[in-house]
Amino acid sequence: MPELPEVEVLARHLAPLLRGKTIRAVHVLRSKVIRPTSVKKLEKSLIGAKFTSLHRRGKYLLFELQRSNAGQIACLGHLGMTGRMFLQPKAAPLPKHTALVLDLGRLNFVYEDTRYFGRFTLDNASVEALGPEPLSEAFDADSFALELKRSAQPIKVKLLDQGLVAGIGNIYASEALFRARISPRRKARSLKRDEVQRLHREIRVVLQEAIDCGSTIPLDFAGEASKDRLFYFGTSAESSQFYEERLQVYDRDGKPCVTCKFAVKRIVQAARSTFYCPKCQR
DNA sequence: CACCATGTTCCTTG
DNA sequence: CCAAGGAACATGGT
Repeated sequence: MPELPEVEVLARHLAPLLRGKTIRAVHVLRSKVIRPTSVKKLEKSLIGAKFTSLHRRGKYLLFELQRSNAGQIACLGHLGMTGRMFLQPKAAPLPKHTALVLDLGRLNFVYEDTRYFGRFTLDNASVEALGPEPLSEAFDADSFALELKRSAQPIKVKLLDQGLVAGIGNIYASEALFRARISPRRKARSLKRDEVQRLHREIRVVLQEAIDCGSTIPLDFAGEASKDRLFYFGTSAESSQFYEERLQVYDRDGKPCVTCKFAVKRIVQAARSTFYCPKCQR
């Protein structure tokens, strides 16, 4: 469930559930996801620590914990393509691809990830390379324009660069460009001032709308029912219908453009699918 | 069997 | 040194 809005909704959901809880034990079932941190170091750092806060930065989750004597510590989470994080009763069976479990006493914090592309680590290097938060003042149209001027990549590909602006993924890159009426094939440096301004605005609008949408869904992350409630995840009729209404071009290859009825086109850029309306987006 | 999938990182090439 | 391109990672769905 991994773009900025999904991670934001998850962070808001988990923050109050984790606050004040103390980690009794750490179980690493897939050491790959904690690299470069070692199992020993993670255990030593986390056992006995208490969750104090949880924030999102780009697509990352930043867990802050207080250790009884040793002061504060920060932990970084990332969902990769297929990761989920939730709380469940200690007695509940763990999902097949559970990568890490934090024993919180009565409850377990579970991180499961089918493809194991995600992370749960003490290493925060990747967060420091992130560009501005798109929904904050730090993301301003002028600096955005300057950055785009330095790139010869197609604008769609450039939007996926987390150093340009943090949190946009493959779905919202297509959606923002559609709303801004800009072709994903344009070179980043070729965008005119007003196009950059439209794109800057639509990035913020589409992400904020998605957060608002996700925030209204009754969330149940734990157990079996959790899997398919959110966003693009899930193929249950209820959730996919809910989601499809919000996506205007993504995954609509051959279907009529919601604005002009022309067929939406799928192309491949940097080995990823891009969807756009050739008529509306120039 | 083929191709597709919400992401990042590492290695190579120019 | 830097930007850009492509493969790799791992599993499951269609």
